[in-house]
Amino acid sequence: MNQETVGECLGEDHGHGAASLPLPSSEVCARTAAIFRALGDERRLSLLALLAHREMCVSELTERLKDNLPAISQRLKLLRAERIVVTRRQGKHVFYSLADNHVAQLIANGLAHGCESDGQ
Amino acid sequence: MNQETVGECLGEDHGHGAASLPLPSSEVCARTAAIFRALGDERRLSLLALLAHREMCVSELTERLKDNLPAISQRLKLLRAERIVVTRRQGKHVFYSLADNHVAQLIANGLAHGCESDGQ
DNA sequence: AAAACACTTGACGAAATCATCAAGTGTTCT
DNA sequence: AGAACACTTGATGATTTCGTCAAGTGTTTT
Repeated sequence: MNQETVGECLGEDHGHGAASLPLPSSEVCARTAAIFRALGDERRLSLLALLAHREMCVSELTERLKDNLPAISQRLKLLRAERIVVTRRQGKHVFYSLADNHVAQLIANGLAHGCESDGQ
Repeated sequence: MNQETVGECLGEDHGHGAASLPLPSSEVCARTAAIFRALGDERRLSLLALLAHREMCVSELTERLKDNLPAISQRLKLLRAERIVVTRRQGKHVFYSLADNHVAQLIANGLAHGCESDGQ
């Protein structure tokens, strides 16, 4: 992403009167907050950390995370509703993967920060 | 024909010899999720979008967001607890700013994604 | 010292979120 | 067609989170 895009999202004032600091539209804030909220759960994040490696079906995720399948499926449902993951059916299996590399980037950055600020 | 699919998905021994993919430690996941959770609220995010411009005291934030002061203060308290913002007292005023560039980057990236995926 | 200003905090009810489980759907195998 | 597999969904109760307001703290002004 380039700096201009970020600036527009922050609502930077490209004009010349400096008094008001514009906010992103409330739609953008709401959408962004919804994404962050979806990422803001330890178990969903573990799920996403696995999917950051490669696509996986629900059974494999269930087994790797040692949890029960409906629980995993519910979390995936929420992530799908927020368009953070996408699905692909192949035979009996449903494969999940991260929706795009922007999402992947967001998760990677978050985890990197989580690493650094851990234990402080 | 279909054995192949199952084999690729779960491995032939169905989890007793599957290669382990690295997961972040649960501490890192928990810390990261806590950060995302803190960012995952529209009003807190508006607050942070303003602080992305420059540091501000509570009164100014309150005025710009047209909300009541205790409400703003409570949100800032949560953000401070997660070390997403830091404070600096100057006379009667308490100035808030983003804790570091990494946090700023995270917010900017999130908003950029929120921009792109908005309205879809 | 007292008043005024700029916040911060504690507490409590309201609202949103989450895990769990039974029941349902879609696909493949026999 | 029926059974088995791989999920998905709806409902419900428990937990967590949030907004609100009264009361408290720290700083400056008078």
